[in-house]
Amino acid sequence: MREPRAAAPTAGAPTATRGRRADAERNRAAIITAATAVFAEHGAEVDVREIARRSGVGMGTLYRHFPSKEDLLRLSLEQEFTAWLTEAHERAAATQDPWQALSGFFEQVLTTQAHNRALMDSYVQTGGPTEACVQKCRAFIDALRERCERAGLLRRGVSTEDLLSLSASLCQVVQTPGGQHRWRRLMTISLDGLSSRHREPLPS
Amino acid sequence: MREPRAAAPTAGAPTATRGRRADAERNRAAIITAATAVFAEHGAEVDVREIARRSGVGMGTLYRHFPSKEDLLRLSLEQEFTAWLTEAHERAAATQDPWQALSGFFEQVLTTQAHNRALMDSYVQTGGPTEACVQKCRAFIDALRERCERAGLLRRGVSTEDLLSLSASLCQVVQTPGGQHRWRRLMTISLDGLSSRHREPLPS
Amino acid sequence: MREPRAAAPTAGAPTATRGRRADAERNRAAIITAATAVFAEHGAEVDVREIARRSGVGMGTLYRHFPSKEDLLRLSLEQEFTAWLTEAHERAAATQDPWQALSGFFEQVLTTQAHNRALMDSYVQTGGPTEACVQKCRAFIDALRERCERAGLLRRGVSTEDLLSLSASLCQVVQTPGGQHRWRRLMTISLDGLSSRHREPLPS
Amino acid sequence: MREPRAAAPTAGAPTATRGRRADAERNRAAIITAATAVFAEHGAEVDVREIARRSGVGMGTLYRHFPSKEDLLRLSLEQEFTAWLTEAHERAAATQDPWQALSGFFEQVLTTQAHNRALMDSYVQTGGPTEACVQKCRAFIDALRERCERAGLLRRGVSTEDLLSLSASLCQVVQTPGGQHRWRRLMTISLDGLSSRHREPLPS
DNA sequence: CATGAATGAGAGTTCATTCAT
DNA sequence: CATGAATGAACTCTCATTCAT
Repeated sequence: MREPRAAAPTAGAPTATRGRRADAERNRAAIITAATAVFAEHGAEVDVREIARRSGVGMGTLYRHFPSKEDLLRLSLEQEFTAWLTEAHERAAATQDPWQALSGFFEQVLTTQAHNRALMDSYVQTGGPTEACVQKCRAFIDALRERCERAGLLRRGVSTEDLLSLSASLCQVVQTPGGQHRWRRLMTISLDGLSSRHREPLPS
Repeated sequence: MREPRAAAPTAGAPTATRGRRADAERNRAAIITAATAVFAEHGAEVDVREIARRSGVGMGTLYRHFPSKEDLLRLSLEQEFTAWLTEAHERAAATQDPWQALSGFFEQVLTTQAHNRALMDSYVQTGGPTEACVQKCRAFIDALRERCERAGLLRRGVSTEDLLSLSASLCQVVQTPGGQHRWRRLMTISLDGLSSRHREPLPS
Repeated sequence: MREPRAAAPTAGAPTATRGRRADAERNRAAIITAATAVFAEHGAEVDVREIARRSGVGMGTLYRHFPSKEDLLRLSLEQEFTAWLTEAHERAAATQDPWQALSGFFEQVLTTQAHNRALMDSYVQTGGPTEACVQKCRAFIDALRERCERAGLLRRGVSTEDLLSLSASLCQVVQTPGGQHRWRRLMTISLDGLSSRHREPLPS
Repeated sequence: MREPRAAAPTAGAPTATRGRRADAERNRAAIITAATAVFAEHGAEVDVREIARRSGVGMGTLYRHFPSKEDLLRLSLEQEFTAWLTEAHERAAATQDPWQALSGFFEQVLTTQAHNRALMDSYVQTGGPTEACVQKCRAFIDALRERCERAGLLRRGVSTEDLLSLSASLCQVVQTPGGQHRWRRLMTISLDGLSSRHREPLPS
């Protein structure tokens, strides 16, 4: 879907060519897979060679598929982000209680992103790897917010942006030494602060 | 305070001696000032040459005063952190309402550290530039917590560590584009979640 | 020997693969060659850039092949030393007279190492570039010593270590301005002092 | 003697000036003393700052007295060398046996220079810190040689240059790890090779 | 089209020498 | 005339990117 090159060769393309393309696709996939793992473990600052090594391709192949390290990073994160958001959608759809859907989202942010340094960094800094991702995420959060709002569970005045920022801010705690055992408390606190129990208006 | 050499010349100290040292002190100060600014703007990864350029000294001078980049970074952050913590103490002492003292602290974290990338990074990652700083900060937060607790304002089970982590986590929002106008809302939400109004126990 | 990749292509190895590696090998060899020459001329303190320049490669290439200057130095010296020791073995094997074998070794030390500052420095200071080299050299000298001793030609009490030290000490003379024409005399003197003609015991 | 500036102020020079000169002399002496110690311990490559520190003067003062590190090195070594040669003269004069005078000289070279890295380096490389020193040393050795020759103790054909080179070559052994206990043996060997017992001609 | 070797601009750091005080 | 702070070129080494094979 994201890979127009993978389109099935409708005509009788020569096997050699098709083999090449298949190879290329496999390489491309291997690179993204490796990059995702490496970026997750070591963050975005990691040496590109490490990715090449892990994916089993040469530097030239890597740069043929991705014109720059940043491009590869972006694509890898986009993919991760998308998958993550997809799962978030599924979970939310499977959850009837609006508030539980919201808190489930927070939990997912903190459990999933905790193990992906580069992804988490992008989430914290800009809300996601690309503006498109951010938009989708925002839309999803907006839906969650609306569900809670309609159910009268959400504090008056809480915006989608608030929820996005709040989830991002909690992210970092997880990376903190010892944070693995503490984020749940902070999440509880923050979510409680979001409940309609609080009637004080938020500052503009 | 950090500069015994700069001790106020009580009597007519020899100009020659003082002049030399004064210049060196000015350079040292210029370096720290520049470093602080540069680290604040660009983070800890910035090129040392940029600091030398901004402070108007050569590399040798910089390294005469600070034996390594890390030393300079640490010193700059320590200074910033200490100044910040001092102000925090003063504010807290001048505030009668315990809760307002606590929220004032959060506000100060977010207003002051927001504009210093390197400082904020250290605060988020480890709680401060050095273990000593962290200890002092923790002690200060602990005092704030106790005041609120005694006054029955703080949610049961909230630890000092929780407050430290929470303040750190909120920090990052400020750096977010647009975060300058949103952190106050998140702070309110989080603080409300900390209030004794909430009787649900926190997860261990 | 050190280059399994350079193994002779017995069959029609694919040109592409071999071409690449061959080039790399050529570069590697060029670097060692240049390094050997440069170290020989200027000693171990020389700037790495000079080696890169002389070998016609960039710094990156140099560091791709040798992770540090010290590694390059060590490898270069090991190679030189090994080649030299190999030749020494051959000469000794081809020489029937034990005493001539010993004096031939001294001669070889002084003629070969004389023109390699870094190699000579290592020989003088530690007996060779690595402990392994030193051991091999010591073993070789020990064999020479035994041959002479069995033939009753060597002064009583002369140890392998004495011979090693003596050869090393003579080395430096060669580098002296004018030393090129004088070392043969010193060698003769020293060797004569080693002959069994002298029956006085050596100091412990 | 080497310090024309130390000439006694014959006229009634103002005290201030005389005090200055005295101070300057004291500084100069302190610098040489410190430099000598530092060069002896660490060799000629040592940081100039170490010398300034040890002599208790500033860098400016150091460079006022000695326009470059090399000048200071040369002067320090000259002084040491001269003192050493003076002692050598005295010893030789006090020794009746010509051969003992010669071997005493070798012994002095190896005991004295062993503890002075920079001095020894210069002795090994060029025969002394300056050409003048080398000449004086050569002259002294020549006298020793003549005494031995006249007494019929020295091998025919041994030149002054041979003796100088030989003493220099033995020097280095002392610095070798373990060399402290081995140089006496090598010295004995070499000296024995110099004795008139050997009638074979030396190579030209 | 894949390979991985080559590139070279910087990174942090040192030190002989100069110069303002 | 002393001081020691300041200078900056040079050092070893790294890494995103290019290019010959």
